[in-house]
Parts: sequence; C-alpha cells; structure tokens
Amino acid sequence: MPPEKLRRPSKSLIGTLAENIRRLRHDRGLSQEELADTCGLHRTYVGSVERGERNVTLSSLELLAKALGVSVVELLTPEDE
Amino acid sequence: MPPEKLRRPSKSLIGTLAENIRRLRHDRGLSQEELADTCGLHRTYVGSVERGERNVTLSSLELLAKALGVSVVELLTPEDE
DNA sequence: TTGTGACTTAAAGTCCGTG
DNA sequence: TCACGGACTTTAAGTCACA
Repeated sequence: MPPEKLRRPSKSLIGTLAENIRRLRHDRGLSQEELADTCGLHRTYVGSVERGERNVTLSSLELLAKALGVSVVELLTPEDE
Repeated sequence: MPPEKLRRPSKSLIGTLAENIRRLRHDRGLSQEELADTCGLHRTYVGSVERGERNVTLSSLELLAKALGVSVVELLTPEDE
C-alpha cells in the first residue's frame, strides 16, 4: 500500500461542502434564494450551509445535489483532487 | 458525454450507506457495539443506521468512515459501481 | 443579494431495557 | 450479538426581522 500517498491536509467535510455549493451555484448564475427555491429549502439556511455553519444531514445533501445537478459525492469531494 | 449511460436505478443514499457500513464492519470482524465504541457513537444508533432508519449528519458520517478506515465518499458509493 | 442572531420544531443521537 | 422500543437530551432543520 502506497502509504498515505496523495493525501492532502484534507479540509473538513463541511468546509468542502460549503465551497462546492457556492462554486457550483455561481457557475449556474444562481442567487442563494434561487437555489433555495429550487431545492425547497430556505434562503437563510442555504446561506448558512455555504458559510460552513451547518452540520447537514444526508437528506439536505440530496436536495442540494439535485438542485445543482451533481451527485452527493461530488458535493463532498474537494475541488483539486 | 455518454448520456446517463451506466446509471443504476440508484438506491437511496441512506440505503447505500447502511449496506456499506454493515459490509465493512463485517469485513473487519466487528460487532455493532465495537464499531460504535470505536467511533464514539452509541450502539443502538449504529444499529439503526445499519437498518437504514437514520438520516445521519456529516459529522457522524466522518466518525463512521474514520472508524472503518475508509473515506466518506466510499461510504456513500454503491458497491457495484 | 447576503449575513446574522434569535427563535421554534423536528429529528439526531443517548441510554435504559426486552426478546 | 442484534433488533427494537420508550423516554430522554442535544442539535439540525427551518423561519423570521433586520442590518
């Protein structure tokens, strides 16, 4: 086993999620409110997720992934892999 | 883009997680209680997660992944990819 | 358009037990 | 060893007024 090979310092999951959501949302030219509406969540809730303030559950993760058109795994995977 | 090509009906995330945890735990020869102790969660909780009854949070996901020696992404990825 | 504090309600997660 | 239940505590979900 190539020991611990290419591991990065590894941001927290929550931080990775926050960055990915914000980036993907911007890519799609959406406001927080538009994204929130699309996935049936509240604007301020999406905002707090993007700020890494929430320990989200799988169900919220699924809603966000669906609204952004990506997989849950993509949402949790750091950009520069 | 190979359009939607190899996509399976896609089990629920929670179901996939449940299966993966149980499989990995068995692979390691652990009881639910041993796994629970290792990750600092409760035995009854781990049991209910394995039964697919829980909407786990990212932090619990991280604890379980760490205790099983896999990544969070692996926990959420269906076996037969 | 977004951040934030304060808030209520729903569910995550614990702990006791039983078969 | 595990499934399951009931009672419980803690925290995420979800909303709002305001900057």
